[in-house]
Amino acid sequence: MPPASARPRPTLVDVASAAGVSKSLVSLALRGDAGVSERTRERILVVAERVGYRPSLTARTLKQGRSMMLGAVISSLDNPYHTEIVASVEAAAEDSGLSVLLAHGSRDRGRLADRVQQLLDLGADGLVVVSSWVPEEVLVAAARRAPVVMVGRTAEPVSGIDSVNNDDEHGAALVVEHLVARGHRRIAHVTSSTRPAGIARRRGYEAAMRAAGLDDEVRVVAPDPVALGALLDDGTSAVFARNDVEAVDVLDHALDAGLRVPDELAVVGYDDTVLARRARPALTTVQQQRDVMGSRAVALLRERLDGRAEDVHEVLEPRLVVRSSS
Amino acid sequence: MPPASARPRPTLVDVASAAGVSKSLVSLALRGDAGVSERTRERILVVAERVGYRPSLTARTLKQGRSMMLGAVISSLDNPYHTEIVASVEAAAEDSGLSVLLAHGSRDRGRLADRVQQLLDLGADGLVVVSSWVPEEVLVAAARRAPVVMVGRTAEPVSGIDSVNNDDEHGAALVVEHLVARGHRRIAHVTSSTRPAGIARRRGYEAAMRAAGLDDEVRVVAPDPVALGALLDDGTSAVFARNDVEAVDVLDHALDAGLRVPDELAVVGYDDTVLARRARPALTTVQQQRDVMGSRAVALLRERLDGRAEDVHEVLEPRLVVRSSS
DNA sequence: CTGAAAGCGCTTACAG
DNA sequence: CTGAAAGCGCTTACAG
Repeated sequence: MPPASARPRPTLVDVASAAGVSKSLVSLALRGDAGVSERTRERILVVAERVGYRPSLTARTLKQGRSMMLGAVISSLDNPYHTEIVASVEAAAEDSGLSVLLAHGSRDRGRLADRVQQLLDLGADGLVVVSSWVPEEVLVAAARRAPVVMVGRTAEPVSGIDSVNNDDEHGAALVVEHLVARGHRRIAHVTSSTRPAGIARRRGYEAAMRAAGLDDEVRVVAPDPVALGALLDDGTSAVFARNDVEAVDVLDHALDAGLRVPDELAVVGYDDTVLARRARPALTTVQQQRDVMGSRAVALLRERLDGRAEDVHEVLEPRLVVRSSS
Repeated sequence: MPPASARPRPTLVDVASAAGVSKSLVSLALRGDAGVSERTRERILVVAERVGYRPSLTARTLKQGRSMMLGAVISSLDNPYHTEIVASVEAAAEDSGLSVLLAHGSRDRGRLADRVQQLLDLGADGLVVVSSWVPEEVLVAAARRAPVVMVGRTAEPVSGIDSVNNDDEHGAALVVEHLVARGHRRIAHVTSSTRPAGIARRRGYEAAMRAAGLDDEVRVVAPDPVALGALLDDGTSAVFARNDVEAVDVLDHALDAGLRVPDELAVVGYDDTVLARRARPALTTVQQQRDVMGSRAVALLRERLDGRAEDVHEVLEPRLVVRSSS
């Protein structure tokens, strides 16, 4: 006896012959077409249920030329910022009757490029890219096959590709203004990033420091133990880290050094991931409008599918979330 | 002008006519069939490349009756234990020339069931389920369509479904033995779980305590502040938490209470996720053989696809990883 | 070494 | 209200 899994799945034809009708009628009935009598539809539904019929998405996709699936690409699974954005993309897609295929690249550019191709080969109708690591030529090639939208300041604008970002410069300014209002002057920026978002946040930090008349206090360091040690010895009273992950590093370092947070050192992050809520003390951070980002990304894709040709770049305003670390 | 994305993708026929041959020949050439002359293949490859041809996986899947894709289902994206297993499944699948479609259920049983269906509807050749939340009837129904393997003690054995687990009882015993060897007697177990793995770990804890003659010290509490507070007041010198997440909760609680870890309280987790390595102090924990779990899961699926009918349940031995928290 | 033909499981005009 | 037919883009015997 062949294994259960080898049993061929029932098709439309099976349902049709079991119900004594043509397969077209079954198709129409299953999809709720108006031209099928209520009694016939009922009968067909019952038979389909009985034989365990499930439509083949593969066949449907081939026939229709569209899959009703969106692909989502993230750099890696272990970045909560990215997975939380994916959740919002999924929610928005579901509202539009679309499903989402998730792919990740384990932080590897080549793998990321492969995943983009694979999603497209699979028939994804559009792509949400939440990673600044996908090579630009891959994005350009992808956009020739299906609409692509970049989410979260993932790279400089690429012609033909929409984007939805948060205003990193403004977010950084919110942090500096908050710390200045709390009386801090020696405010350092911790960053290891050479990615677009990191660069923008750094730029925002520097501009805000200048705007506050603190040109001389501008200090940018990497999140390594030596640099952090020097920083703490230096009289720095507040640290703005480029994201929550690095803010937690600073937090750990400060606590190890015996500093009390926020009394002796204020620490602020960016992204408002679960890390910020879980940190001890809970982290002041900058919140991006993640839900809006997901729904705008899906909306932009749908507009492209409906024929829009001009590029659209949306920028959302971030919001400061004050917790116990500052 | 229609948007770039509306441009129809080139098909085999396009390549064939551009190369002046039949589409069968193009198919054979692209797949490296031996019966195609080297010169012809070369020429066809060049043309395919030039017109930007990419084979439609949808069409291929429909024709072949198999997709060369495996589906992986996890409860949620924010559990590092699950995502790390997925990574090992992906690596193993890649070695077998298979790709992996990832789906998650946001901890929702209904959603999880939907995702299982969707992966199957999409044509997944087999399913790796890394979640104990998928309803059994859904698993049974899925197994009629394609082979399913459960990874990580996700539920009691289901007939027709293979599994690969780690020996949770033994892992728990390793922890107790380690703590006893360190001189601890009052060793409590912290758990909130009613899932199979949690239950097995608790059972292992209790058995090991008895084996060590510590019947009277057996104490099982939930990871909430009140219970933990009572525990610490109680003279408990060591805590074995059912997983790393809850161990970190204990760690935070102990540090908040001013206890030094491990001197005044030893803490041990389970799973050896990234949380354990990142914790302060770094967490002693139990490591499952994740890489082996992934490759065994894929191997079991392939055996089923090749016709194996009997169920196989594999149990792997865990290993204690001693760090600074004990 | 190469081509014509059938068919995977659907959907969708087109007839009746 | 229902059925016969064509076709989505592939792969695979079957001829030659």
